[in-house]
Amino acid sequence: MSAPSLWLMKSEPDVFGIDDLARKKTEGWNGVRNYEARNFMKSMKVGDKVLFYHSNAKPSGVAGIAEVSRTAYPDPTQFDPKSDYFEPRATPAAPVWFQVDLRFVSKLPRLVPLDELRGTPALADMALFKRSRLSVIPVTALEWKIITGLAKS
DNA sequence: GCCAACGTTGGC
DNA sequence: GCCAACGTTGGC
Repeated sequence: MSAPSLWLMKSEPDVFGIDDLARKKTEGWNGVRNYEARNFMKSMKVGDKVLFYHSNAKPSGVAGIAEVSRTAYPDPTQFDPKSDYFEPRATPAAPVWFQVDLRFVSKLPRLVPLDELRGTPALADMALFKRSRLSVIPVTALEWKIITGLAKS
């Protein structure tokens, strides 16, 4: 089996933050409506590691660690006409949007804020900055090591 | 297939 | 709440 891949996934803590994941233990990551993010989720394997990022927060930054507990399956909200995430083009036989399940691993010793990530030269090439609006982003092993290291200092 | 208009994300 | 960035939609 290949090594787990590493990711960063964004969530607004006012809606669902790391403390919510800690309480619920696992969560279906529904509501992703971007093709590139969807394709990243489809490539995830059980055991892949995820940096849980708080967006639209005070401050925004990396708050914790999760792991993929279920590989991609159709996002049920796309079939629900009452949902904000309803997708009229989708049918159960031909779903458009997918989600994975994430399991809580840990909360970082401290939140690593965005401006600190920006201020770290070794992280200058992070996809997080180049693709600032993407909510599912691949992370390199070095980036992972640096960010989790910052959280311990 | 181009591109203007529009909608959404997310930092501030 | 504002607005820049940028992905998506739809007219042609």
